[in-house]
Amino acid sequence: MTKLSLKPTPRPRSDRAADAVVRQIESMIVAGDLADGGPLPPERDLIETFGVSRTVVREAVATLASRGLVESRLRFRPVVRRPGYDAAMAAANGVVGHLLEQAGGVKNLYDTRIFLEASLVRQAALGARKDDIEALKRALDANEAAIPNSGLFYQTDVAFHAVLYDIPKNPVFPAVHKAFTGWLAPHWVKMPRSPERNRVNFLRHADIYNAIRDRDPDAAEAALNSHLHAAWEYVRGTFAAT
Amino acid sequence: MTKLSLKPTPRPRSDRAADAVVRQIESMIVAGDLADGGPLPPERDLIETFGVSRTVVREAVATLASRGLVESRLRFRPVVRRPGYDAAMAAANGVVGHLLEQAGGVKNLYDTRIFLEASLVRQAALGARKDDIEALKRALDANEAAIPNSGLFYQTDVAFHAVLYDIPKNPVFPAVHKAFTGWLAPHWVKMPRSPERNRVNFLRHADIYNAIRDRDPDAAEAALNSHLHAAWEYVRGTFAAT
DNA sequence: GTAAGAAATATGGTCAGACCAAACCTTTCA
DNA sequence: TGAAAGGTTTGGTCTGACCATATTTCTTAC
Repeated sequence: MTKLSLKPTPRPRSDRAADAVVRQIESMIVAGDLADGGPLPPERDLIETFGVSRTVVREAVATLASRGLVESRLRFRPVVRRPGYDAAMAAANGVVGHLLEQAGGVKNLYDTRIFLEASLVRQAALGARKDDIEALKRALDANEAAIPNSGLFYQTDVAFHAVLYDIPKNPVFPAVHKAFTGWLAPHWVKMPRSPERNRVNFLRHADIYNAIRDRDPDAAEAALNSHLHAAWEYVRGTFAAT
Repeated sequence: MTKLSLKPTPRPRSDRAADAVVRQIESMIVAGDLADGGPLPPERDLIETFGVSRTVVREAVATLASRGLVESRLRFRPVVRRPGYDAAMAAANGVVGHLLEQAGGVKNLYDTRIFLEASLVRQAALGARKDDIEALKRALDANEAAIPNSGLFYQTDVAFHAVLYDIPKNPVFPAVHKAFTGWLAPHWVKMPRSPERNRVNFLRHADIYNAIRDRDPDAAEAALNSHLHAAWEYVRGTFAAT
């Protein structure tokens, strides 16, 4: 006679116990049972709710955090975060940090940004709406006004480029922009700055704006490429070899 | 008299103990002390090495895994993975899964892909090297040969597009392609397929190839947009509302 | 009555030791 | 020699405890 183990097999096969908890909490978050921005229940409560040990609960919460569904500060109740495109990009922060330290890492990322942004301005020249162009103009004016103040200029610089990412009305792009600026900022801030440099950069921004307003995709793309490649020359000085 | 606690405070303030372990293991990986593809030391060994409890070690390993520096299968020793661009994209898998379930999520991702790939073919038409074009031709031929077999056709379809992402010689692009195909595949496979449809898709691929070979960026971009937008019409049928 | 300060409690972080089941290694035997 | 049997390692889970800080409650002094 074959021996069949008929034990209830508490948690038999392929899953980690934490995965089940993760799934349940996930669905509670997306269903709205756990309010966005509100605290997660205390670990001890979750133990009761799901009938597992604290070990498992803590592992589940850690997983949730790594997926961006929850934001946990040291010794504070984790905060529930409805998943968004920003969170998706932020999830890559850890690895990208290492990538940036590899030879050519920064250049790969920056080239990708140039590539993307060049396409963005081309499409903007072809299809930007009036209010997009107005928003770009406002950002440009703010950029000009900030020329004497390098710190403020950097902010308006980023804001100007951000408008470009808003034009396609696809939430993926602003998230990508946010991620890129975050990743590249450490190198960017080391770049030497001065009102004269700021003025040059402002003029490049104006070139881009004018080309978009004039519906000239080739000029827009050329202006952006010229602008960002020139900036690269200033940034590359902040590296050691290669 | 004010009471100041002068205890040595074993692990004083702001860090999780696991973070220190994470940092040390990270540097061991990038320094090559832990061979890429090899197993991580057993948890019990790491306990001794770092002088912390198993709780902390396990949390550290989980963090490493979420950052893509380590790959852990259930009940197997974690495998060390030197960080790469693929890992960076894979880190976003969890959140993107939720994004795809939101209304318009798939479309946002797919539109991003179209946008990127259109720019890719435009640039390819302008600057692809001879061997790039040859590789594209080979992928196209394989695609044609697979027309009768829908399963194989899908593979050669993906491979053809993959060549496009290789052309800029920037490792970010292949990683992005891999991520996109992974995220969109679940919907893609539900798309109805047939040799007739395959033939139409092959002809679109041929259009793209011809335009690139003929150095006609506008035609290349138009062909790709037409191809992918048409595909979208077939895919959208696999959704409920919106 | 109220606001500053003190005590009590709640909660996340860490630790220690134990048990299980599956993976891994060693030995044995046909 | 090769496959089965047994023991050992190792990841996954549990329990229960302790610490330090965050939060809440309760005094207390003005």
